[in-house]
Amino acid sequence: MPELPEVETMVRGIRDCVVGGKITAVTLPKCSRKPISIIPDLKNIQKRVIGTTIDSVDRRAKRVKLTLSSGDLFVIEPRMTGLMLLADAPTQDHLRFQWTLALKNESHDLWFWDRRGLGTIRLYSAKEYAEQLGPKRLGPDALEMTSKLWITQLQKTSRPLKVAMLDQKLVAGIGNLYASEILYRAKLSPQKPANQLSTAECIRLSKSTLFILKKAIQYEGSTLSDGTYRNALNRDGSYQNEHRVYMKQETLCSRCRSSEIQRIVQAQRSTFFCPNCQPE
DNA sequence: ATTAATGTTCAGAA
DNA sequence: TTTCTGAACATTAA
Repeated sequence: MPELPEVETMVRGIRDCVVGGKITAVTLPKCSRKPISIIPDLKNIQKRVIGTTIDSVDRRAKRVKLTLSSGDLFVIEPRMTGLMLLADAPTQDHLRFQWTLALKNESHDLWFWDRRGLGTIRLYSAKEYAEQLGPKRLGPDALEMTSKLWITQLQKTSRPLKVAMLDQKLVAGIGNLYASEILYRAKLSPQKPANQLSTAECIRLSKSTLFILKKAIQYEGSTLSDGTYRNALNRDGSYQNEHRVYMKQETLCSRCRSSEIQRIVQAQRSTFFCPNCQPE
């Protein structure tokens, strides 16, 4: 489940082999699965991008963004199981999209691989990009959040804090796994109404968010037991070894050693927390 | 063999 | 307006 750290790892992993590359082909690899959502269709994409150069590779919340010399932008949304790869796909049958690039007289291939096929690829004009991924649709990036901004954003809703953290309009980039890890570090109850946090609590949330996300980027993200998330070279991340609560239900809390980690369901998603360290 | 669970986003309903 | 529900899809574990 690529969240901010996993997408950041993808971007860093492909950047050096992609920036400056001239697109010589875009193709759909052989794949017997139901096709993923690609807009516009392949023919139109080819018409617009072949011959252009990739000027930059960035992350926008949980999406990968390729900016082209024409001003158009590819936006790749991995959703659950999508990966950006330079080599070594986990399986051939789930390759969904291929960019062929010419860089320094060499040919490179960049792939989008997606087991479940919920991912999407969009080619936007600059104007469309601003409309689709602008501040109206996506809140500030989680790495840009200050405690002041947290206070402002959390005032907007009375939903439980953990549910609010997953709302990409409030803060962009946090997903189910890191929300639990951040709240554990901040010693905050996932169930507390978002607009009832004190200033001190917002400061803790702010610090923990940066700490956890930066650490997870250092460790190249979390590869779970299903092995789905991999970096650009099809290697495991290692942040899964640092998880303190995610999927740790019924194990002793590593901080207080007096309570077991609990799993509850909020908005149909699993939440993990220590009831002793994170009281209501 | 069937079913539940997994997690992100969006459309549409409450 | 705000919040909630279900669907998209593939795979694994029970």
